[in-house]
Amino acid sequence: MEAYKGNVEVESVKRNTLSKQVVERIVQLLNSGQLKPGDKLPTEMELIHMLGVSRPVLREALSSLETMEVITRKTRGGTYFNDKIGSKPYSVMLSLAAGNLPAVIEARMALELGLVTMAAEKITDEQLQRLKLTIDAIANSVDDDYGEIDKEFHLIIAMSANNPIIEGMIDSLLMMYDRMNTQIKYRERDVTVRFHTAIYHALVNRDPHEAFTQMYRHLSYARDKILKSHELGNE
Amino acid sequence: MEAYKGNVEVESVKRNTLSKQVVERIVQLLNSGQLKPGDKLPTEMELIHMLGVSRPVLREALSSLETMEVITRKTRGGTYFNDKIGSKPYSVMLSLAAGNLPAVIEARMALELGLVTMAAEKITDEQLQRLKLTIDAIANSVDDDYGEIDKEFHLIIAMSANNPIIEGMIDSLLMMYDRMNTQIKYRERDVTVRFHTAIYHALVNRDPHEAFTQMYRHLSYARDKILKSHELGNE
DNA sequence: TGCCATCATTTGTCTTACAATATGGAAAAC
DNA sequence: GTTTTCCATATTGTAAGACAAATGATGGCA
Repeated sequence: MEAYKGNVEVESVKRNTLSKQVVERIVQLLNSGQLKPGDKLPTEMELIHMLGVSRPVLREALSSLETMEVITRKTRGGTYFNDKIGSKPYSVMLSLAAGNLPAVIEARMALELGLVTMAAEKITDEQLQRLKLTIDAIANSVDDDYGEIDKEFHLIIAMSANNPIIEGMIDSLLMMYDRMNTQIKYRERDVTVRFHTAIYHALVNRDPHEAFTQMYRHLSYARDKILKSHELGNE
Repeated sequence: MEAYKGNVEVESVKRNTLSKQVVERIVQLLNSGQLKPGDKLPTEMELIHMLGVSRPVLREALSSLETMEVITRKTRGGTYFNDKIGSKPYSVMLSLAAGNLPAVIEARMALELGLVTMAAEKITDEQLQRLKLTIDAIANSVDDDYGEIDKEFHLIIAMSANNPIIEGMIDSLLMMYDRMNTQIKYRERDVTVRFHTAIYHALVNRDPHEAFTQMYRHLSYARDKILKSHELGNE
């Protein structure tokens, strides 16, 4: 019998399903360095015996890992750890934030601000050239339906930071972003071109501070515009 | 018979396991707005009939979603969509990047640069106060083992951006970061305190640019130091 | 030697069964 | 009438076994 404590520590009940434990164990193979990305995992039967669980349990675990794009399974071919982090899992998780436009916008903003800074350090001449092309394309577009090219501009910058961890994040975020943003269609071509050009020049000069500053201007402007129109739409 | 096309579109072989399709369908409930975070899902039996799949298949799908912390299942209680995005899935995915220290460092850097900018717009006085405490704690620490407090400083800033989407990311990244960084122990207290103080003052003034600039200084410095020592360790 | 068919291995799916657990309601006690 | 206790039951958790599908490997045949 234990003395009553005013602050009952409810000791977060670990909901320890077997399959979750199995996931942990398999991930541990990576973290401990026993296996590396690209390596082949034991077959299901072997894992069953190694871990002492039934096949459904193991398969639930493997299925989870596959959905998170940590492993890839091929019938007859076996199971392998993937080489790079995927982007779909982010999309799935982001679904919980669908409907929370401000959060999506700010997340995108935060990520891009960091990415453009890193990009200024690492962007290649070829990527700069592609950036220039998107700017010209927007400037010369006849209608105001340049949403895809706009996204392309931002994606090039994100990818030029060349970081496998963040690529998936920004990809999903941009996707979610303009899925929520499709209704808002009044674009301002001249403004966009000016912002993009300024960012482009900063990147040409490999100037992280300037790149950040210009991107901050651009995204703040866009954010405020969208949020205002969003609030209006809600009342 | 189709004419040969120079560019063979190999049409990304959709590895369409049933459970993956089920995951898509359930996520669609969120994206289409039919259900919202916090809502209860149909029971397994109902889903089985609705989707026309067997129970193991459905359970593999639900297990995946649970591992991604999109849903929570309680025995006898049913299945619910979670309210916020979790952080464990990020940790699991990051395992693929274990061993890639530079990528982890840069990802962290990119994320924090964006976050400190947003934080400058939104940080509360209470959070500023807690920041100050960590700085004092480091300044007054007797040994050089202030790693936890250091992390606390950065976590407070990250959380003050107050964005549910990014919180999980930065949390996992910082965790992975200092799991890989435990071996490197020579810290420079004075330098750390100077950097942190500068960032703190920028935040007090709610100056996004200055906050970014100081954080960029801080993280660049730390990155270069770690990477140099890391390269040395590898040869 | 090279092509093709067959085989065997591995993952994919289904059925059935039983265990564990917590909820909600019924029954009992106050 | 209200509260507590307890149990039936619905729901998720685990297991075993069987068959289907796909594909890499092997060996036979031309």
